[in-house]
Amino acid sequence: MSPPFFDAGSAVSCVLVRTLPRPKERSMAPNDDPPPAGTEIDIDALGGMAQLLAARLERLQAIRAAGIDPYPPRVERTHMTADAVAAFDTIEAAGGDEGPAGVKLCGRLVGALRRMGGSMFVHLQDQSGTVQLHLRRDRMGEADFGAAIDRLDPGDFVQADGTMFRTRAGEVSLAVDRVTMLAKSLRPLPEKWRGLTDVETRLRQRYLDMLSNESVRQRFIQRSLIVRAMRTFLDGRGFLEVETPTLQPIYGGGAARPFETHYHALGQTMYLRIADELYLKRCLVGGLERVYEICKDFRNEGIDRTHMPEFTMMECYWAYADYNDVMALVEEMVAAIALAANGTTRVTLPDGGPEIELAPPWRRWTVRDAVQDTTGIDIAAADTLAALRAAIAERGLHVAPQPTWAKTVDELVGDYVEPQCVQPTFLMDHPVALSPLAKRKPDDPRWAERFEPIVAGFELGNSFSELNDPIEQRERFEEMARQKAAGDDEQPPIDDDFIEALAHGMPPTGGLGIGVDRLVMVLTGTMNIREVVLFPAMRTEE
RNA sequence: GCCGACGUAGCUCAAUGGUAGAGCAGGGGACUCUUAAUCCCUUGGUUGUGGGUUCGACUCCCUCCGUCGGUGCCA
Repeated sequence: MSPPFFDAGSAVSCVLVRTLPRPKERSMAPNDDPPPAGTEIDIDALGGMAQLLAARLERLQAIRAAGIDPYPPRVERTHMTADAVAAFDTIEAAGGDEGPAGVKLCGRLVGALRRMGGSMFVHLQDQSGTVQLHLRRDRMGEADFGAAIDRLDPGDFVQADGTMFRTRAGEVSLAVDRVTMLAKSLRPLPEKWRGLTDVETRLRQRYLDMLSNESVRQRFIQRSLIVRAMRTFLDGRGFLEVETPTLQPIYGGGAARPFETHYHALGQTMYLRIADELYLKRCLVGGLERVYEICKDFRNEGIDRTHMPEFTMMECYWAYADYNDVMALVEEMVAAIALAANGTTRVTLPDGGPEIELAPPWRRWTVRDAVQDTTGIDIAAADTLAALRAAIAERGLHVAPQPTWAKTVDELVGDYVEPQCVQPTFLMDHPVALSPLAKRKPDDPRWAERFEPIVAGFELGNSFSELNDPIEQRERFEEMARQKAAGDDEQPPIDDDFIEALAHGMPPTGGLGIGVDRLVMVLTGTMNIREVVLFPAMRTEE
């Protein structure tokens, strides 16, 4: 780290001087005490980060000394870089070789300042892309050109005014008449060629990752397009976006350990939501027929390639629909989002991964068939824990021992079925014991009307024909409470208030939860969830 | 939680027990079509932290911190 007095601010009050030739000894040893205002700091005697900062501070002071505000409040911009290039292309196609004139671009200087005597090339980056700037002494005039050369650093935000043209090397560029400093950058940017690769720095300082790695910035733009397309799709289907509490007195709607916090005004412990399900269903009781919410859920559990304790969930509830309707909705929604965000329903996974086709229809595979197909076990026949364990042993399968038949089925699904679901699949009709909020199938009460959309081997979400029988719901909750008492600390407490809501009557409803981060992973071909989250949680550095 | 790897200049990386280096960035100079510009000169280090072994530690050992990978957990 740099000496503290160079952490922008205090050093500005010091006088930067140069004393070439340099003295042998360092005149400013690193020191915790900032120097008093007016202290002379010999730039040529500094090393490391302090040297890099001092060089930029010196230029900042030169700008101020010339009476120019290095952080002006207003700018003028006529074009994004991409639009300026397009405008030139149009003129060129019509036979012109220059223009438009009067272009004013705003953005950050990136890459090297390539100076050759009386001219300089440098690229300016804005959100739409980059354009090369060409500064020439004979075009700008001695004074302005000299000032630009003396004051600019890579990383500075500037406004560049001029005329578009094509260089002899063939690059569409801006012949600059004037450069205005918009925001002086005081710290060096990551290396221009290889960019920033250190994973820890990329995550802790994502802004550096985004500004130096184009594909990262594009991925987060893509994420925004995906979420917007999801809203557009749901809005178009008549769903109403609502907001439910993040801080809840009783967490529910899933099986997970919650984050706890204290709500001072109410003087009680609250939990960060693990799902919004139970509140959204209350909305249906209240007469809203199609609702959705896109929000952060929090589950106090492990982090890996597909799990983040703080993640984004889309849940929607559709009155008078069932899980078959919701399956159709998911197929159409994901394909529509892919088209809107990517322009295609095909996605190629990285590292030689498969190409995935997201267009409907998706495979429908019952849990019973899936387990039968992948392991040869018929879970409808092996319908007790002992029988299922025997069938597993008989086939020599290695499955982590589970306390119940249902959890053993779940284990089989995770180990043998999900890896087979690379192309989009609706894994459906789960054991009722794994689905406490789902309706039973009318023709076979062992299974629930539930499905999980699975793509690239991992769950994108979860859906069911929502259980709206308050008496059965209470029984299911009580069964969960027994499991909790038996040591399953992921089971939520009974939510009596929710049961009371159901008891007033909730229409038949199809419900859905989609892990937005995972959908973004699939649609951007990203195999690690932290790469689709802007600022993933990191342990505080000491 | 467990196992393994990693942490060196602003960035990307070398240096396997014997004086911590390179490229880029930075500083000075030359250069009016470059784009990893080029050429000459050049500054820059508490090797993550704390301890230990040794005549001598970036290197070997231990502690701690952080990150990654695997694994466990995660409707």
